Amino acid sequence: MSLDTTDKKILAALQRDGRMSNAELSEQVNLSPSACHRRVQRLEADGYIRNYVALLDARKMNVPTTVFVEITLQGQAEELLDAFEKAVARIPDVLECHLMAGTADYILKVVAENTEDFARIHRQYLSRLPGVAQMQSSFALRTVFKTTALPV
Amino acid sequence: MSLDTTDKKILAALQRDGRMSNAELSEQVNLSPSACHRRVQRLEADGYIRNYVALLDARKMNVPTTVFVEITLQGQAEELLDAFEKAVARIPDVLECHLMAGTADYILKVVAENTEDFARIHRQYLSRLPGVAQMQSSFALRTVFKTTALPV
DNA sequence: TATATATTGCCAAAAACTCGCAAAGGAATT
DNA sequence: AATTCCTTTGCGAGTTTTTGGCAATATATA
Repeated sequence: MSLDTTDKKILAALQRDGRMSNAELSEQVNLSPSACHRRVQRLEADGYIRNYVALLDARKMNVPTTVFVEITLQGQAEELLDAFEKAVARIPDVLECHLMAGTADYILKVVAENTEDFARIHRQYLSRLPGVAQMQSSFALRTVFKTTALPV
Repeated sequence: MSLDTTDKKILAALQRDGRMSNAELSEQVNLSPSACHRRVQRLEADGYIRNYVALLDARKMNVPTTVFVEITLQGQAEELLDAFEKAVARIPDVLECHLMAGTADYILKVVAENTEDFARIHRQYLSRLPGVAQMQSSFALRTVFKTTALPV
């Protein structure tokens, strides 16, 4: 049920390169290809590896701007939260939505082409979200770094 | 230099499943395997696809807690920012670091096992970051959703 | 020590990748 | 409208990779 050193090496390697061939991976972790393959299958089946994805370049894809949006709702009724969350989930420019501690606050991570494009997103989507009492947007000038790799 | 409909379908598919076989991908976008493969190679070479990674389950990996940390530095001198950024980049629990507009603020996205573990991270790393004037941590109660897929 | 379980390495079949090459499709020019 | 040029496509073959069975080894438990 828990992860030994080899498992952690495998997870670290696949977090760096999810398309590494099993042959190369097995070399990096000092296992035969088949043994390594069985471990990867187990890590997938047990849910440690959720999925594999391609990460795109935000600049190339014309969404170099990240905006963090803090939202306060009008109340904490469960239906209010549900309605809000369902509506937020439909906005393609919103990459993350976190329910925050303290007052009923959400933080959204939004990507946009530029400030003007964010104005469109705001007008088209954010301003129409149900139950919102307050909304404050903070623009990122520059993403210093960003990784999807969890510490192992 | 720009992306046609087929390119966008490929990128959308690979953002969902980065290990999809080229054969299956080619079916989804109505191309022959070889033509599809050439397009993927071009998208990689042109930098649209940055890399492929495995996404791990944060709960399974024992880091279910996300914390957003807002940091104000003591000044805006370039050396100050550089030193800060270099030091932050070495902390494995920090997944993202954004330089924010307005006053010289940073936002960090940190993952931890729980609040106690965050206390360790704070003590061990965050409190030792150079040039920090102020630091405010906000805990996420729940991640409503999270995706790495940029809008295409 | 003896037994049971899990993990490993080897091997072969099946699947997938990768490249060269000729044909098809579009755009621009005459 | 025809020709030329350039890009993209589909086909096919050689190579690589994946995948599962099987016996042997290693690990854990009693």
